[in-house]
Amino acid sequence: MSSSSPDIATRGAGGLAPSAASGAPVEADLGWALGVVFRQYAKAAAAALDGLPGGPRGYQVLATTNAEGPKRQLDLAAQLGVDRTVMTYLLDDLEKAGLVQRRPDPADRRARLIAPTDNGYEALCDLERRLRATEDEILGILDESERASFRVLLQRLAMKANAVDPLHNACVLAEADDPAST
Amino acid sequence: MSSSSPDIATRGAGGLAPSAASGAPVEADLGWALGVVFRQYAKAAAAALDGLPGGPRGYQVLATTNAEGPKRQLDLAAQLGVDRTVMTYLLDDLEKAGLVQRRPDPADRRARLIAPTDNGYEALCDLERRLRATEDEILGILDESERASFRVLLQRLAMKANAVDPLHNACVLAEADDPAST
DNA sequence: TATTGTTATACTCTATAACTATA
DNA sequence: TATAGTTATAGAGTATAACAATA
Repeated sequence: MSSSSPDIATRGAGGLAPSAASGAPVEADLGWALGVVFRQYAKAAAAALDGLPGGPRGYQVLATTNAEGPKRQLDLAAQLGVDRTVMTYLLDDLEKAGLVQRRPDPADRRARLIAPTDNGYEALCDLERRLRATEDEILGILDESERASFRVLLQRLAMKANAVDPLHNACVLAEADDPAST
Repeated sequence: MSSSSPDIATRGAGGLAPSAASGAPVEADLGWALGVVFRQYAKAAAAALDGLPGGPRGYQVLATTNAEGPKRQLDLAAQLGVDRTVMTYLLDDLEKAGLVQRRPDPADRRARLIAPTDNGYEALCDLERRLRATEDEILGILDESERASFRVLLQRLAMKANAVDPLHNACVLAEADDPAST
């Protein structure tokens, strides 16, 4: 037993066929590639968002409240897929930085409506510019048509994934009733 | 990213989502799609690897040592992009589960060579089957030629990303000397 | 009694440093 | 002195539970 590993004759294995017990390297794996690209993007995005309280999440709060209007903390937390307690800390930091404000909800005195301040809006515009640059950097080696193809395919996969597990949503607003879940 | 497995599963810090100051639609955001698909895969993979010590990382250890032969802990850690201390804990669990074994390196009495046991090899075969099913599930809505295109494009992006930041590597064997980093 | 938001606590993962045994 | 591996400790991030105010 021990020396297990069988002959490692065949390697290479194009981009498909993840198999490994047969000797194929890990990088032929979809998961591996997905992880590498994702982490690369996450790292670049974090750098582009440096200084923003909460990093990527801070951006999400700014972008969402700006695009969809003032939102209650709980709804915002649900949309972003984070716990409400996390949202409290996140908003504390963003508010301290003068990027968002908490206003009382006229319809429910328990709730607070979150909205970006003028400074928050300006910061958002700048952040979006940086993020677009980050995307171009990631897709750098692909030519125009390839980028388009990749975006379309990825988009379709994302829409599908989102439909299966509507957790990290950003547009599902109305359909509040959704029995299917984890 | 994360339940029982960090690496791939990590939540938070990930893909951004909404966009808006300029009015661009959410679906056009690369980060959002990347994050959704990645997390979907991570979640499915974690489920497929349920019970395996270390989750995705445990799988990587098994796959890599099986495909490339016995490796020293430090080299393995560098390839997988994890700290050597993490590797110690990970191998402790995998060894306890009887999936890998630590053998003394004849060439250096300080080092230990990691290799999968027969049980580890069998487990790997089963895990790969499950991961392939997971991939098919993720790519479900794409037809054959689309899947091929997506894999190829993603692979190219991953190779590029890996070249820029050779951290989570899995194939760089010969060019062991690579001081360049962050 | 249920819900919004806050706070306090515990748990997980990771990062740093110190230690041993070899080189 | 430097390196392979181990161990211990501290930190960030997250989840859980309890609390006050309101519905």
